[in-house]
Amino acid sequence: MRIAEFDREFVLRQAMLAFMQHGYAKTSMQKLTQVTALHPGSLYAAFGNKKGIFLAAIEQYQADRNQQFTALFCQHKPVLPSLRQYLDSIVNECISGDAMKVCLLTKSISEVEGQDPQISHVLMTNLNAYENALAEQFERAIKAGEIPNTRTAEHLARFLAMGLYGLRTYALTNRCEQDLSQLADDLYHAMCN
Amino acid sequence: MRIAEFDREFVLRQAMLAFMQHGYAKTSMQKLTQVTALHPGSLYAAFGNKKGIFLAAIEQYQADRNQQFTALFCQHKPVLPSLRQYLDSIVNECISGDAMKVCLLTKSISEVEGQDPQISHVLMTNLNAYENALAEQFERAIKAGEIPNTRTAEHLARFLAMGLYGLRTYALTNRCEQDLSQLADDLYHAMCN
DNA sequence: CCTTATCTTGAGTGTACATTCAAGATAAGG
DNA sequence: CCTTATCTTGAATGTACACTCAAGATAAGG
Repeated sequence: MRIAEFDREFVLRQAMLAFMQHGYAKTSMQKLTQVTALHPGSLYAAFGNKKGIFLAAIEQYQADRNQQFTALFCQHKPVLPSLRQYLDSIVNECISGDAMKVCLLTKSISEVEGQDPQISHVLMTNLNAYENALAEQFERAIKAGEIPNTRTAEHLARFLAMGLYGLRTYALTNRCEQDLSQLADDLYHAMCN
Repeated sequence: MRIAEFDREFVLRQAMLAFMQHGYAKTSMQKLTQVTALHPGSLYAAFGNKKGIFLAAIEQYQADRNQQFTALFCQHKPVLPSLRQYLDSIVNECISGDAMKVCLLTKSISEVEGQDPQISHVLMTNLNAYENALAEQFERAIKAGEIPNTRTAEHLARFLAMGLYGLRTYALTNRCEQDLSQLADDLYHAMCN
C-alpha cells in the first residue's frame, strides 16, 4: 500500500558508474548506499544482495548501450559513416577520464572470470549479443556494397570487437588522443578492405 | 646470521599465478600463504605487505616474459616467423584455460586503475616497455625489408599491442580455437602490408 | 480518518580480511 | 659449543565488509 520512492533507473545508473569506476569487489555496499542515496535495507529489499544490484546494473548498462547503438546505426542510413562516428565516440570516452572510459562488461568479465559462473555467463551472453549486433551492421554494409564481401560479417564483427576491447585497454596505458584516434582509424580501415 | 629458507622465484611465481587467477583484491593473504607455503610473518618480513608482494610478483612476471620474448625474437633471425610463432603461443595460452590465459599487467591495470597510483604507474611503465620491445622488432623488420615502411615501427607496435590486449579479452567471451586463430591471423596480416 | 500493507531507516551482527608480534627455531661467527 | 642475529611460526588484533532486522514512516483502500 506504499510505492517505492526511489527512481530505479537513477539508482542502477549510479551503481553502474560505481562498478565501472571501482570494480565489483571494491565497490562496497557503503559506497553503493552513498551513490544511490538509499539505505542498505532499501537496496537489499529491492535487489536481494550486492550481486543482485550488480546484475541489475549490468542490465541497465546493456539497455543504455543498446539504445545508443541502435540510434546511431539507424537502419536506413549507410553503415560506414555510423561506424566512423561510433569509433570516434569510443575514443572520446577513452580520453574523457571518467567512468565511461571503461566497458562495464569487459572490465567485469576480466575481474570475475572463474569466480562466479552466473555473473560470467550473463557477461558473456551480453558481449556475444554485442558482437552479433556488430555483425548485423556488417551484413547490411556488405549487402549495400559499402564493404567488399571478402570476409564474412561475423568475421568482421569478431575482429572489430577484439579491436575495441583492445582499444579500451590500450587507452589505460596511453591517453594520447592522437595515438588513440590513429588506432581507431586503423581499425576503421581494417574493416573497409 | 641465518639465511632465508624459501626460494624467492618460486614464491613470486606462485603469487603471480594467484594474482592472475583471482585478481589483486580477491587474492587474500591467506591464499598467498597457501600457494607460497610461507607463513604470514615470513611474507611480511620479505615483502612488507600485500602490495609489496604484488609489486614483486609483477617484476617477476615481467622478467619471465622478457626472457621468453628475447629468446623468441632473436636478433639474427627474421622477425615475421617469430611474430607468427608469438601470436600462436598467445592463442594457445588463451585456450589453455589456466592462469596464463590472462596478462597480469593488463588484467591488473584494468582492476586497480584509479585506486593506487603507484601500482598503476608500475603497470603502465611495464606495458610501455612491452610496446617499445615490439617497436624494436618492427624497426628491425622494416630495415630488413620484411615489412613495407608505409607505417612507422611505433605505429605498428601500438596497433599490435592493442590487438593483443583485445585478443586476450575477446578470448574470455569466446574460446573457439578456430576463431581465435583467425583473429591472430588477421592481426598478423594487418602488420605485413 | 483509520487501517494495514509496504517501504524506509540505521544501528547491529557475524565474518573475513590485512597486518602484527612475541615466542620458538636455526645457522653463522667466535 | 655458545652466542646472537635472523628467520619462522601462528595465534591475536583491529578494521571493513556484506548483510539483517525491528522499529518508525508513509500512502493507498475503505
